[in-house]
Amino acid sequence: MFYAGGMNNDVHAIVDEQLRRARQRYTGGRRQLVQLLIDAGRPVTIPELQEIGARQSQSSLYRNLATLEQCGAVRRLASTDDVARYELTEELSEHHHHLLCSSCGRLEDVVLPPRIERALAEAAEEARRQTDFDVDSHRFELVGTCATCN
Amino acid sequence: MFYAGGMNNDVHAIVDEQLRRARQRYTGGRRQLVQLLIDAGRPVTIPELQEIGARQSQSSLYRNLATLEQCGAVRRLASTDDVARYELTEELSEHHHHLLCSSCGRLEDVVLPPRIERALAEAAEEARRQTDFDVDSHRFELVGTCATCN
DNA sequence: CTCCGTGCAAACTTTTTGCAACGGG
DNA sequence: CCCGTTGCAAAAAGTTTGCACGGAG
Repeated sequence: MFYAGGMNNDVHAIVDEQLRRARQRYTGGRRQLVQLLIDAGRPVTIPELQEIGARQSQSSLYRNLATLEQCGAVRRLASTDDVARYELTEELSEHHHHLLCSSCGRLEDVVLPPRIERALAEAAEEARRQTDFDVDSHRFELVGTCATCN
Repeated sequence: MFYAGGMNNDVHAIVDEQLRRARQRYTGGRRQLVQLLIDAGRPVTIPELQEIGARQSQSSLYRNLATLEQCGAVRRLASTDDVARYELTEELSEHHHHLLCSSCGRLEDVVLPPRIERALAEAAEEARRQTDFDVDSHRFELVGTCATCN
């Protein structure tokens, strides 16, 4: 099965290219970070990255994630707890939205059927007309309680 | 024109009742805070509250906002910068969504027409079926660039 | 040889907390 | 009086930065 940018084998090649464009290197640490983000399948925190085996100092984690964010490979998210979470950009993953646990701040990915995505896009278009913001994307979040906090 | 809970005159009375239920007092500082949130008309940060005339110490701002959050009068939001923003809950304001400036983290309120709200509710219902999260609400955010950052 | 990337420790920002004083009911 | 509330200062939590070393090109 194919979907744009979703095949793990390709992800590293794309990130390599993205970094190259920004005149930066795809080091071992950065590669491992990208692999951990692929494996996680949801936005993860710095402590979580350390738990699942990131073998680099905390400052390198911050710096590498910032670098990957600047080159367009990673997106940084703020949740309800004040711990940043990181995920691959949609260029490297599948278009998705998030479930947010209002108790612990955990985020999970959710993929919606095309019919719903069309409705959301339509809603965004309507909303854009009502504002002087220069709107370029939208986010849809489901807020609730995760399995752990339940 | 009437809409549930939206009349400023009533807001203070409702907050008073909410605090009373939580066995806490509606002090002058808290009342001023609620009035500032009404006037702001969008989620504001602690520094912004100080700029617009909140006359209490920073620690009291944090504590009073936490108290108001616990009793259901205020909602705390995380944005892209790592500064918390506060707004009145929808019980005290109008149902709305947010515009998010990806450059500075500023949030603005936006009210969508009922037709769009129905589509969003439908999308949320569909999404809820796809997860083990106990979903109880949804958020729709328009991401873009605000007038100042433009 | 030259930089970029790294680890460590210190600095910085935002938020929380301890403590003593204040004040309304 | 009693106990919730406040201000101040210190502490805590998360993130960023300075610096010196090491390794890749």
